[in-house]
Amino acid sequence: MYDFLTYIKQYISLSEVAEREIKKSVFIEELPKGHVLLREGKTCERLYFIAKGTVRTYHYQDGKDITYWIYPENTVLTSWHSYILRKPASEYIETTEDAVLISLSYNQWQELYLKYPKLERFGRLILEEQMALLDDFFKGYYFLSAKEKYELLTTAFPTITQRANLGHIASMLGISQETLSRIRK
Amino acid sequence: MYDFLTYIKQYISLSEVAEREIKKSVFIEELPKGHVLLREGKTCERLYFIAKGTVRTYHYQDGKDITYWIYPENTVLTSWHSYILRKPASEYIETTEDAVLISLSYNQWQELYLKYPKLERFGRLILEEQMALLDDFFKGYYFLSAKEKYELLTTAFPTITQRANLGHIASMLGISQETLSRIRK
DNA sequence: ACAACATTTTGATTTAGGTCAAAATTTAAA
DNA sequence: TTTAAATTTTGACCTAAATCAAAATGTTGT
Repeated sequence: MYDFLTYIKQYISLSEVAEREIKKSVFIEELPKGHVLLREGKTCERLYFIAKGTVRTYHYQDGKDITYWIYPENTVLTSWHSYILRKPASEYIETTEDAVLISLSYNQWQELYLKYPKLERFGRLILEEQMALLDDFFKGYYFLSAKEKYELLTTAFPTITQRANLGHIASMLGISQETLSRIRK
Repeated sequence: MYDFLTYIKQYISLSEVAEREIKKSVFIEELPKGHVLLREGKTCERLYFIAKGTVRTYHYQDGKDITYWIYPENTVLTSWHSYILRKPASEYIETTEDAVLISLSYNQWQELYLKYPKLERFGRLILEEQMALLDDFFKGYYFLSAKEKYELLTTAFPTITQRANLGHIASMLGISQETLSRIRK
């Protein structure tokens, strides 16, 4: 809980009332590894903050499990497309380690935005951060060799390559598990 | 000009004063095809709205010109990484048709955000929209065949495949121009 | 400590799409 | 218009990485 407030305060200052209301609204859950938070076809109702553990988003393509991204501690995650546009998700979200997640629902955020307009700024800033990361990471990504892709991930997000398993990392990078294993040798 | 105000009003309502200030601050430029708006190494100072024409972001990789994205009319664009983090860009931005661009600087936006906090909401919403688009488009993208990639782009962004040239589209999709030409046959 | 399962590695083979080169077409400019 | 420049197409060849298959590790629960 305190982690999440600290996280928010990195971006904006919080009034006493706002802080109290967030504390009251927040949902904290302790989950075992492998717990599925969102399934394909369901609309993602929550914006999660990872206080502990790692979480993965993935989907099935031709029967194969394809990782979309792996999120470490102290980051926020949701199925952006589904959460923002209020549409059924095409992806799954699951914990990849025992985890503690702190979350608020979409509706709670809308209410908070109206009640404490300062929070709009927080909303904007975390999106800016995500966008800056994505934007940078994927620039020219396809024209890298499998090895360069792996090296880029290791440089930009070392936590991921350290903690996630080979198959997950490989599909996230868009390469086969066998190739990644050979690269790592 | 009016296009841009209309665009903003799709997301939030504007007070008289705010509207007047935006009108006063805005920079409108009419540019010929091929005009370079941002170069690698320079920090991107502006958030652009495309009132007319198309604009392309690209960078050089092993001496080759790689398109990152192509933006049509009535969209906003900037080098997100550079603009947000205030760091030198790794990319170029250029007009790919004769264009009319409406823009405000980073600093002007910061001032506007402070003066008219309602605009924070606009900032958040356009980022949400961008994020939802990106998020959806790139999901499982690497595991598509060259043909499927092209079809996805055609479905999601028909304007791009209609108006941009082959080489630009190919590098944007991460495939060679020759392959794209064969796909299109 | 063992069984059952999940993950990673290694080897052999195949293939989609890249590269190189040159011709054909389209567009622009003088 | 005619020429020059840019863009797209076509052809022949090649390579990085996918696929298939099986062995070798590692991890988990009982």
